[in-house]
Amino acid sequence: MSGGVDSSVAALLLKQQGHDVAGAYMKNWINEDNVIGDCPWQRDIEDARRVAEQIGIDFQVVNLMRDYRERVVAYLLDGYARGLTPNPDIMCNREIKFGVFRAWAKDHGFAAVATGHYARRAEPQFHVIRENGVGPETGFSLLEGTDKNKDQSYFLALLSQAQLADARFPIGDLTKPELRAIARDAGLATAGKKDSQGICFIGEVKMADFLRAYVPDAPGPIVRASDGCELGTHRGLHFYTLGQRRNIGIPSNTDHEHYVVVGKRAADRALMVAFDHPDAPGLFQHEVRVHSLSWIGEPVLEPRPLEGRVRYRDPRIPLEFIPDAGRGLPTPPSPTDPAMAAAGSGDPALHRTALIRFRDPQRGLASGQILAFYDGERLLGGGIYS
RNA sequence: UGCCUGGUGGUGUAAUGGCAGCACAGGCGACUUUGACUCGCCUAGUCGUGGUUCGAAUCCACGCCGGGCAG
Repeated sequence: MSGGVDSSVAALLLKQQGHDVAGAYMKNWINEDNVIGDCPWQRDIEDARRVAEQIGIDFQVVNLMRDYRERVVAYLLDGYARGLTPNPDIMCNREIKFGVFRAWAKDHGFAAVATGHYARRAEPQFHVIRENGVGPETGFSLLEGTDKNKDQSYFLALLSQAQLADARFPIGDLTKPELRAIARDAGLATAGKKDSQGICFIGEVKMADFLRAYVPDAPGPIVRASDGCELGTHRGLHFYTLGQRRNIGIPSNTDHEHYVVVGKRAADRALMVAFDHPDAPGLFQHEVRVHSLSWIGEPVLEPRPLEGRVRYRDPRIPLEFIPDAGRGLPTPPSPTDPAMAAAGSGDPALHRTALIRFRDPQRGLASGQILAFYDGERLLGGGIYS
């Protein structure tokens, strides 16, 4: 229970369904030095505790700060230091909520972990022969939330079958308005609370502010990709990502044109920019490579058309999935990446990489971000852009 | 030193005697459990001093600054 409405209602529904349920707040980050922003986490704990009281369930705060720092914050900072654009929330789900916390819950006698995600876990289906001949369908499926405007399945793209087996998403078949109504009718303390945003658990802190506090400045030139002309300087490549327009600070001097980031050059820490055109080098990609492939069900081992969600809240789009030949292909990035390390254990298929061919070129696919694979509204898995 | 030419928000530019506008940049906000994108709102300017005029970015004089030609 995060102290928001969604997890509040999730707890309420479980209780109403007769489950033996307890509430827990995962304390993962507290802005120790008050470096950035205030401390809304205290308020969140109070809210979560009040809701638990209202519902009539036990409540406790579970301290996972060390794990969060090691598995998410380290991944985040290391990723940016390497010029990537990490996705901390996806990693938080895999490593913390359904990782460390799931283990904690199991240790304490709980059968499953429920969250306030807008996603659905489907019961095992009858055996289904899939068109690529992979075999019978087994295990649980992860479906998009019923509320397509709030669907959060994307953030669960790197979960494993084992993790999904222990996961429950009580609000996955509700729409946000329905959920608000339930919270209001039940008189929950969080019924009218504004949705949270920002980095999971770190609070409503802008990423730039967070990075400013934890990553030293590393200035470099801003270079126009088309002719190599140096247009200015920047304070650090970690403040930018592919396709970004804001904060470059270079006027275009051309009507209705603006510069966007089209790349980062490690050699001299140059920020490569170009006008925001479909043909700008590197801005749009018709093909992209992904690594650290993760599958919720059967891995896809043969070329096959799939749907993909390129980023959160984007529509699913058609693509051709072309796995690289050779089992157990080592993953390119360094083993210091927690994402890699975690993927390193178990199924060798997780090591695999693939080539993705989009039907339509996609904009701003930054290395380190996640591509989620779908078959209709069923989430199949995900991979990390190389 | 003489002549020519130009000077408008942070940047590039419109307005040729009649409400200084646009674009980009910047700020704030909306959207959003990641990074982005997007959308809305806003800040900010006539090189200076005088003069002509009901009225000056616009015309005149001088000055300052930047280009060019002449030397």
